Amino acid sequence: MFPVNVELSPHSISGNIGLAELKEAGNARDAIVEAAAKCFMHSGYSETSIDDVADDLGATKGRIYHYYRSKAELFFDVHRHGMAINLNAIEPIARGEGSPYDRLQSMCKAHLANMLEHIVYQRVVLQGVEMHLSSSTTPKQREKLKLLMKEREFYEGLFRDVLLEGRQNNTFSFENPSFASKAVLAILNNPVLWYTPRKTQSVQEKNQVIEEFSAFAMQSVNAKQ
Amino acid sequence: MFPVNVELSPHSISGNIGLAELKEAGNARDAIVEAAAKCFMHSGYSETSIDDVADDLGATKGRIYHYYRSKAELFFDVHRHGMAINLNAIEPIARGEGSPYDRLQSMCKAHLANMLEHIVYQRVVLQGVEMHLSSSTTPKQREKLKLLMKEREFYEGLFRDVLLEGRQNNTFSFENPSFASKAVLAILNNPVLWYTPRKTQSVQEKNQVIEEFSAFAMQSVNAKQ
DNA sequence: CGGGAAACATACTACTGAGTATGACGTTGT
DNA sequence: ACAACGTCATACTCAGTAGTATGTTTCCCG
Repeated sequence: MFPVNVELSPHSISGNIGLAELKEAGNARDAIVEAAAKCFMHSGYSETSIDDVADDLGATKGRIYHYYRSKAELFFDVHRHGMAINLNAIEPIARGEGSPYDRLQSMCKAHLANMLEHIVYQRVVLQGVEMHLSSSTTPKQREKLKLLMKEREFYEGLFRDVLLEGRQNNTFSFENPSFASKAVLAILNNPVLWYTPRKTQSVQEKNQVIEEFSAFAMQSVNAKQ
Repeated sequence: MFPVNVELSPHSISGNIGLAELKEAGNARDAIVEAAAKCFMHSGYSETSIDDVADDLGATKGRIYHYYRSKAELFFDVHRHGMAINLNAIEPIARGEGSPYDRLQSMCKAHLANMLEHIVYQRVVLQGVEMHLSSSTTPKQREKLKLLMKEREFYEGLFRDVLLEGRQNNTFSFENPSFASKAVLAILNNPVLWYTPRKTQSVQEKNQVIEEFSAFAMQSVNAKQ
């Protein structure tokens, strides 16, 4: 991650260093997404104004509307960002080698690690679920929201598949696979609702949360090695 | 328990407020609360206007502002309503007779039954949590929000106490009691995010959800009879 | 029966905030 | 050197909505 906090000061001196970096990776958008994530996490979607995000950037509306057509699109992009983080971490594990037990455990721990590390994005993802429940926004944007939920369901499917595979070995036991994956993710997502990173002992704390909540998740489906 | 007591409203004595409120306090407020709950669930807090609630009532703003000083207070009342439903159902069980195992299981099933039955209110309660994360509203109303969270924590404490009691017998096993109660409630609350009541087989469906998710919750803390 | 208070409806105000139109500034290509 | 484009800032518009001020009806109580 790049904590690039571009101070304003539109002097374009220094030849190309700053600008080159900005342009190359499309970092202008990324900076916006990051600021938006921070604001959305802090104040929620509706309570966050575009001006708030702009302030956080040290810029104005113009900058944001130059890259995003609407507030909703910005939110969607933040959401996608968060989901991408999760998918990149979990999908390789889910499709990798190892027993269902080992894989599920790895997935749980990786997911929890993501929650605690990228909590800013993850809370936005949760807000996406809230938004889904609400009958939100315009008719056309509901399509995009549907797509985000598809992603989410795909992600849940990764867990469901491992669970199903493990049920064959009697590694796990449950009735409804869909319910089981929902229960597991409910536990794994819970920490984002209350966890706030502290400077001191941050690592210890995190490990404790990861260990315990992955244990809860595994036990909830009656995992046996 | 400490039923928080909101100062406006011409009634509301200091004692226990449970069902008495429903009867005595007149249907006017209750009708408003119910309509508000419906709207808040459907569109979320910020997306719901007072006029929306009024429309649902077949009335106008005047009616609502006659009983509630602000939109936030209305929300708080809906939240309290939801919490009261839960407390009335669970507290007797938590403080009642029986083994920790039996009590926790009863609590889980009762909580789930409440979720599915009063889903309108329960989703609003969840929004309350979201609001808590956000730095919301005016400085004075944050106090009330704090009180709601106190209620919520009290509720969580009921689960925590039973869990602690059961850990002594090796009925349950976990490290951090606070984490354990959060994990259990995370599972129990999950169905409100996706459950939508259907007319047909509604009873069958509900029972299935209740049975499975209470099982997940019990297993998550390694419950053994 | 009349006066007053509760229970609303109606008609405002005031303000926030999303989205736009346009201009300013720099960069790049030729 | 100039034209064209990308990248923003500034200054607007305008719709939605929380809250208020005031009128109107109904009901109760002496």
